[in-house]
Amino acid sequence: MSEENIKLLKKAGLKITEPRLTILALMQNHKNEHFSAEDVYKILLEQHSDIGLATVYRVLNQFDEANILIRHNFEGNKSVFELAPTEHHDHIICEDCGKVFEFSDNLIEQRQKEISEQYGIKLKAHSLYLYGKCSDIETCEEIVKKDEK
Amino acid sequence: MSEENIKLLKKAGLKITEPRLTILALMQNHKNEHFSAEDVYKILLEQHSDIGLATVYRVLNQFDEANILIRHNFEGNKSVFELAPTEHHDHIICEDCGKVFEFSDNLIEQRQKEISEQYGIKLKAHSLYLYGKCSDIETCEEIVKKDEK
DNA sequence: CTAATTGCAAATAGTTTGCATGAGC
DNA sequence: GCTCATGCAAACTATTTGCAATTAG
Repeated sequence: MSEENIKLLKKAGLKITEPRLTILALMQNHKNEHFSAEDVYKILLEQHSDIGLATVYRVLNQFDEANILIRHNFEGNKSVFELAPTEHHDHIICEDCGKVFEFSDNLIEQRQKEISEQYGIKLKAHSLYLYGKCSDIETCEEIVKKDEK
Repeated sequence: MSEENIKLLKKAGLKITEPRLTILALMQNHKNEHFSAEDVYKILLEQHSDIGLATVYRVLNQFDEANILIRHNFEGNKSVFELAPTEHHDHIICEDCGKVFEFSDNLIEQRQKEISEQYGIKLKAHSLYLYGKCSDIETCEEIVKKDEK
């Protein structure tokens, strides 16, 4: 596992350092979660790591550049990162509690291709975000509570 | 025209003030453009307006709340706003020539609603961008030329 | 050994807020 | 007249950067 990660970093032209390996492993252990730099920093603190916040930012940016992570800008003012998925997926975000679901829908994917062709464009990529509000207010609030503790 | 805008503000429960009317008109005069708060402030400065930056932020936020404007978070760290389009549409962008087509597809819209429901979220909005390359190279280049002149 | 990396603190960018003054209704 | 709105400066949040010390290759 760690061998794999060392290869990954080398391929990205990055030196093998403890902060980079630690943060990479952290993101891999939270595959479908979205973490801000601050989130990552807090987890590191809990693990009694002495990696500084500035390094977290630097490493996350490098990983984004290297396509190891994907950066999202869901909520206005801060970026969140997730491990780059091997399979493409889109996102549904609750505007109230910030909960994020991931989904992938063949029907939509297919239709996108058709539409692109109609406009004479060969589709290369897309970004789709659905924004809404949890219908179940209890679930919605539960998650807010989780965030606060 | 200004009558219309006064109605718009009243409907949003906002008092009719000069900063709000000015900023509203400004956004209407730049229908498909995306402005950050700073952009708006700079334009106001050029017009020798004495509206403060804090007011620009407050007004843009109020207009966003009132659905007069739409807020986007394309680029990581700042929000940009555009006049809310009367009809929803999505975008196809050619990565080579920058040409943008607007489209709206009922099948995709419908499917998005279904997916959201599956995840227990009431869909409020979405953003969909298709990125690709013009299949017809001539068209693609023509437009580049057009843009450059 | 040399250049890249790190931690810390200071700097910056974008945005929000407290407060006294001024304007809408 | 009473409340809401504004301008200014100060506060805040997310992020970046300068620099000296440290480490990977």
